[in-house]
Amino acid sequence: MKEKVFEFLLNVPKGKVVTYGQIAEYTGNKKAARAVGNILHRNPDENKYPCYKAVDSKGNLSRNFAFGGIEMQKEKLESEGIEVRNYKVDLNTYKWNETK
DNA sequence: TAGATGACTCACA
DNA sequence: ATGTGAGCCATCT
Repeated sequence: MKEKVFEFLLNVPKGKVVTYGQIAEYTGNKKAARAVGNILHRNPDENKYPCYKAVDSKGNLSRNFAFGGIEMQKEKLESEGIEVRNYKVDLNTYKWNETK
């Protein structure tokens, strides 16, 4: 299951973000978003998996980011070319559709 | 091994 | 808008 999360994460193109629910849905359990968040929180390979691309349903950045705080996540997202407004991203624009 | 917690999300009052 | 309850999975204690 975690492997699916990581795979999904690696599949996320640069400049795009995904929601926990979306990842959970991909892994097979839409309601397992909690587990997804937990997996990313205890992210085994921070430098390998773009965990900062994971945002909540509202496009809000992670509530308790693991490294340096959400500010760092914001910076990273901006580095990807994503416009971050007050620790929030426009899902309508940046949320990635795997089928797309 | 079992119980509790958490980067979540949705629904209802 | 704010608060509570339910549902899943991985990790912690």
